[in-house]
Amino acid sequence: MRVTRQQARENRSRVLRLAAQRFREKGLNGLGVAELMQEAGLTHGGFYKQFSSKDELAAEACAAAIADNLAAYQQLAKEDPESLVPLVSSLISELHRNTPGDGCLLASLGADIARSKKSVRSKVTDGVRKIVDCLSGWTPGRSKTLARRKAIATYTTVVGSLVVARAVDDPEFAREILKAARESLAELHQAG
Amino acid sequence: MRVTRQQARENRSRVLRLAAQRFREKGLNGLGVAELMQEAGLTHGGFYKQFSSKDELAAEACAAAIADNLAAYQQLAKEDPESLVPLVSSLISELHRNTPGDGCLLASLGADIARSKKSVRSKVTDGVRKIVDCLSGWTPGRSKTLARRKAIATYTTVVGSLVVARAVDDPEFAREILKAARESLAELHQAG
DNA sequence: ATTATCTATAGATCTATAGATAATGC
DNA sequence: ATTATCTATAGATCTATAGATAATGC
Repeated sequence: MRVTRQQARENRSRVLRLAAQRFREKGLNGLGVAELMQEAGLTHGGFYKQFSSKDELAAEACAAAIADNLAAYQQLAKEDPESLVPLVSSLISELHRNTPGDGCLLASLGADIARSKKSVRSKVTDGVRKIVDCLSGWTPGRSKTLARRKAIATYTTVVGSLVVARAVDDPEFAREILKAARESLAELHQAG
Repeated sequence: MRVTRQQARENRSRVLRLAAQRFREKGLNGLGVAELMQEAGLTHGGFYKQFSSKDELAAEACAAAIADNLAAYQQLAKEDPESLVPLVSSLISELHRNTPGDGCLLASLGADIARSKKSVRSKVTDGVRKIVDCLSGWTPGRSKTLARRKAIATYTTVVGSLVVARAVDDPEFAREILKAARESLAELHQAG
């Protein structure tokens, strides 16, 4: 039954990454510990040797998810330092709408996080700060203040357009919403 | 025990309005039938003579909430047909951030709705359509298409800025996010 | 007679813990 | 000896239903 320390560490990180995905798909209340462990190939009881509580798991999973979001943006910033527009296009897409599990944390769990404990919220706040800083540094603008404003407007529009396009039942309407948000941001980033 | 038909109708609508508020505050999973009925001054069992299931309640409560949202926008449109900017300012505010219970449905329950049944989502889709139509009609723009794009960008930025500002732990950071979103939209609506 | 509400409870589900087991790590 | 995992279960909570009650509505 017992496994090597190495194997135990790998098991923990597998559970954590799976949680980060399933939480985004099903909500913080929609995923249970038993279901998560079963999908990870372990049993329910084993969970509590790896995590002290479901809340701790949520905090770590959200931290991991938003760190992944940030890393993806930084990667794209390297590939094309010229403009945010390609990033916006990939974020405000039907693909992203239909795959919340490895997408923007705030778009899938923002409201859940707002109702969560300090341990969750403080880690997420840190992540949002880093994302805003990243986008600001990458945004051309007459001043730092203006660049930061643009960056925040971009991020909130990304989050909001995904939330609305996912809530909506009609794929055609969802597509229209995403397209409008995308084009509006493209215009914002073309203007001074 | 039994009450008049009139009283029963009033009880039902009291439960419904309370649900519309508490769902937005606590999430669709965060509010239980027993707790809701107790707060409405009734007992748990009585719920099922008024609603066939919690899902049906959720569908009706979301429909009521988004209808209220629309009515509020229409009201403001009458008061100041000139510009969307005052609406945006009142929506992207710290007050609204701190009082989700009577605020924008999509900002508080968007992700929950995306994971809900057809009965919920189709009613919400209808509401979003009407809100977009309302905002489009009210938005000056060179063409109908452009006005509609602006309206959608405005709505999604409202939703996203509330989601992010609520998720974030630090009131100062939340304030910065709201201000940036507000100013960015003000600029959008000042430009042609 | 009908029915809105109440009391009580069934049945499902969820978090967390206790104690056993079997392999690791010293 | 330690410990990662497993089995089993406690205890809380949640949706929904059954049957009783008492007032309405005909």
